[in-house]
Amino acid sequence: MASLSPAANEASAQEVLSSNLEGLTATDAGDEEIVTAQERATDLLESSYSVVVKLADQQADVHSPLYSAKSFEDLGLHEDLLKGIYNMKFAKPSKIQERALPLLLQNPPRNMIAQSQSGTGKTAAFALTILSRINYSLNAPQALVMSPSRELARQTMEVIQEMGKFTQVTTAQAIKDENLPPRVNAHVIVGTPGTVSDLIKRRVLDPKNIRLYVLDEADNMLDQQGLGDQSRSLKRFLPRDCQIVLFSATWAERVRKFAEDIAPNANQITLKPEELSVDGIKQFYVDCRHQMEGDKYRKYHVLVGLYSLLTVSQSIIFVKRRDTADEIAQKMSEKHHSVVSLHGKLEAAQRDEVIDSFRAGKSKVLITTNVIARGIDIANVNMVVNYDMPTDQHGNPDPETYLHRIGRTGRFGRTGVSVNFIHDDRSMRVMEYIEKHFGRKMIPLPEDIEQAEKVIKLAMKTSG
DNA sequence: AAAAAAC
Repeated sequence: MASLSPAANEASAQEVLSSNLEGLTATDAGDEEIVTAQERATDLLESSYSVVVKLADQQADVHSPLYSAKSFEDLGLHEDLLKGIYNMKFAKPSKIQERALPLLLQNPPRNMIAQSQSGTGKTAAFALTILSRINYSLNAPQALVMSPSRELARQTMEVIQEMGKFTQVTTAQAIKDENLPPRVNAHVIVGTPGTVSDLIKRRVLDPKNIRLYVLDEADNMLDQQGLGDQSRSLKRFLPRDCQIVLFSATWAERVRKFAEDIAPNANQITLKPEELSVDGIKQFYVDCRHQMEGDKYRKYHVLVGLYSLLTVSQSIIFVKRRDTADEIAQKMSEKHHSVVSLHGKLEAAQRDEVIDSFRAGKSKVLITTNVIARGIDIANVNMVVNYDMPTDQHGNPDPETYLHRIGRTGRFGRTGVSVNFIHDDRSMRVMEYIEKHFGRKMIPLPEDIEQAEKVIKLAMKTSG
C-alpha cells in the first residue's frame, strides 16, 4: 500500500466519472449513489484534467464559451440524439467532449486532431458528430470510420448504433468476410483499411457522398506500415471538402507530422503531459531473471504459478507473437484454466466468436497479441499481464503500446492492476525506459509467488 | 526479431 502513488485517488475519480459518462456504471448501484459519486468525481476532474486547444483559425478566441459546451443541450444536438445520449446514461459532456464537440460541429466543417485518454468518451464524440452531420434522406455512405483492428471496428459500430438508436441511421461494417450487398448504401461505414479500399475499388462502396472521414487510434493508423499507407491512400477517393477527424490517446512526436499532413489546418486538442499518467492502474513487475535459470519456460512457470493462486474476474495476457499466444493458451488449458487466445491468424468468424464469448464472461483469461491492445472495452478486466514487454520491430521500447495495453483495465472506475514479466536484462531495460517515459516507477513483486499473489490481491481490493 | 490489415 505504501508504494501506491499519492495521485491514485485523483485518477480513480476520473475513472468513476468516465464510468458514468460512458453509461457503463455498475448495474447494482442505485441512481442516487451514481449521481453523488459523479458530482464528487467532477470536482476532482475539473482541477486535475486539462487540455490544450489550438484553433486553426488564429483570430478565434479559445476561451470563448462558444468553444466549451457544459451540456449536451448547449451543442444544439437533435432531440433524437439527446434521447440516445441519455439512454446510454451520459449525464453531461466529458472534458474532451465539451471541448471537441463545438469544434467538430461548427460550420463550415473543420478538420480535427484530438488527443483523449482511453475511456473518456472519444468514440461518443465522433459518433455524435457523425450522427449530427448525416442527411437522413440520402441513402448513401456519408461517414467513414477506420479502425486498426476488426474487433475495434465491431465495438465502435455498436456504440454508433446505440447512440443513433432513436434516429433513422443505417450502418454497415467493412471488415473481412462481412456479407455486404453489391452496393452499400448505409449512412455510416465502420471498417478496416484493407477491406474499405477493396470495396471502393470494386465500386461496392461509393465514396462520393462521404463528408466525414474518422481515423480512430489515428497515430497507429498513420504510423504502422501497411495501415498507414492504406489510411493515407484512401483519402484520395474522398471529396475535397470532406471533414477529417483524427483521434487517439497517444501521439508520439514522430507521428504528428503525418497527422497534420492528412488533416491540414485542423483544430487541435492536446492533453497536457501529466494527463497521460496512469495512476489509477497499479503497475507491478515480477523479476524472473533469477528463477529456474536455464529453463526456457521459467517465465511460463511463474505465470501459471500466479494464476493457480489468483482469483481475478477477467484478465488479458499480452504476448509478442501469435504462436506464443496459442502455446500458452494450450498449456494453461491443460492445467484447467479458463483461457482463450485471440490473434490475427484466426479466421474472421473465429475471432468474432472468441471476443464475443470473452466479453460475455465465458472465459476468464484472454491471451492475445497487440491486436487487442487498443480501444477495446471489456468492463470486467481487472488485470493486464505484459508477458512480453511491448517493443517495436527493432526491439525498442514502445511506451505508446504499453499505455494502450494497460488501459484495457482500470476502466469505468473499477480496480486495475498490471503485471510486467521481466525475464532478461533486455526486458528490464525496456521496462525502465517505459518507467522514465511516464515518470512512474513500477512496483516489484516478491519473488515468493504466494507473497506476490497477496500483494496483487490487496491492490485489487483497494479502490483503483 | 512481430502484429495488424486485402483479395
